[in-house]
Amino acid sequence: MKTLRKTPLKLTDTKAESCTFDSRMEILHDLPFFRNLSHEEMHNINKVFSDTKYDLGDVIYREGEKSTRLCVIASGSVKLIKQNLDGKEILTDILKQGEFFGNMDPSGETFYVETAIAQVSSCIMKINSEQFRSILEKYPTASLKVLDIMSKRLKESQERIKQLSANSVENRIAYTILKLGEKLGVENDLGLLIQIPLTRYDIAGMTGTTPETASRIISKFKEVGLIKTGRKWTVITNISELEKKI
Amino acid sequence: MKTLRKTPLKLTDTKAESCTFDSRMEILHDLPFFRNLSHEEMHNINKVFSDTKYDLGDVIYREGEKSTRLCVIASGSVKLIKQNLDGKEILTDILKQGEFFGNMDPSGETFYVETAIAQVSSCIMKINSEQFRSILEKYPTASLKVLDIMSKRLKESQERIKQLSANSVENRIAYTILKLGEKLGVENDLGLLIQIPLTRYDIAGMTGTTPETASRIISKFKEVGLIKTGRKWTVITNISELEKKI
DNA sequence: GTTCTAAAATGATATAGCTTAGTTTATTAC
DNA sequence: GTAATAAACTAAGCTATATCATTTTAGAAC
Repeated sequence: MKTLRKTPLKLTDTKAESCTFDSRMEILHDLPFFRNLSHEEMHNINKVFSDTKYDLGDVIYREGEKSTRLCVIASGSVKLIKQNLDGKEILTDILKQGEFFGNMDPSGETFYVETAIAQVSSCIMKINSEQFRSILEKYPTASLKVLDIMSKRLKESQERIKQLSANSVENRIAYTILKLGEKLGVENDLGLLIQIPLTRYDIAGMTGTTPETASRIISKFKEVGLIKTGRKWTVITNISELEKKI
Repeated sequence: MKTLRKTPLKLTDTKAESCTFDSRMEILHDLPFFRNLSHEEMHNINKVFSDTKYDLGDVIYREGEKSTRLCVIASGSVKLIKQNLDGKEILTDILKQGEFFGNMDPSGETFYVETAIAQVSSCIMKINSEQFRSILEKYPTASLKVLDIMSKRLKESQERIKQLSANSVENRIAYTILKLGEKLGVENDLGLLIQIPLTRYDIAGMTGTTPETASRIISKFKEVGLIKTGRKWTVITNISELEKKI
């Protein structure tokens, strides 16, 4: 194997960033559902949010706990996982700065349907369901936006079902890497760099296979020059060829 | 095999029912998102809906077409399917009277992500996206309800991903039959009767397997007395034991 | 009732991907 | 720099499920 060994590529230092009121303001302002609000309204909404710092691996909430809040990533990244009866982990989603998760449906008593874990040191802003609900009631366009996002997520989720029901593991892994590239990738001289700690375990959990099989297929992709990987990074070197694998 | 042969069980006659203004009114009134509106408001909303009759197998809309309307089942039942590149069909959902489908997200230009087919003769009420949007803007609680339903569907969809990623075909088929029973089942003297034309093909499409494998597993369930089936019906005779198969 | 036909069941064989176990490598801590 | 260690990789047998081919059956039409 003639993989280029030394490609650490400026690894993100996992120092937790603080959430200043101003940085929070900026994040909130970029959230789709608050985009059309005035500065003053935003300021009031900001005050309703609290924030918490989490280190790598910290659990933000656990599947099955009573779901009381909507969370927004002010900095860092978060992975959502579900656990099977026999302990197998399914990675539902990987979220980055500005994305939200947790309890999005503000009516009635519900429970978290997945576990949220900080994938790097992260700062998470939170708002409780009632407060979120009252914001939505106050700003009807905001709830249309939320609807919009939910429907997008539903689509993605159904796309994944389609993948799982009808495609081979190779297809699914190619698709998953491409999706991650699309979402988290940064262009650099080698290609599209995905710079998160993404273990074979994670990939197996996202594609419904075992780490071994994931590993094998990724090795194959590496051999034919589609991607390059190290411990905490992946580069897609040939997007168009990888797309043909779907 | 000593299956009880003659169990036609009052098959639904597939004659299309008409949608009178009054019956529509009743259906609309039961929709979660309009539940709290006054009679007069409901009356106005009803006037915005149009309706169309479909026979068994008729296509209501096709995946990829521009999505312009929200549909509500006034009578009958509808199945939603997606097609894979190699022609394999994924059955996304089976909907019954009072449920809605189509374009739920009222912002911008979108395309239907699945094909909707009448599973029996059905009457479908439709409203276009702009009209739906304006109703949602007018009644903020309505959009919270829509949000509620979307989030429920998202959960179901994620549950299915979990199933597909980590469980055996047997698990998945047991789960699917139970879910269908929950949703469409009617108690009768034999057990919980699911009275829709549900082919092995459909079940395979819902569980990500082949019709042959689905058939084999269903035969096994029949042998051990968990279910009984005929061409257009299924009865769950032993729910608790079937649940153990998940 | 008898006949007809699409759906379902079954059988035989092939294979993708899982499992288990052991080896190698990249990154971190020293 | 070197050592320690968790992640990644590899190999080989095994099993669940797919595939292809054929028979049987339920329900509809006559």
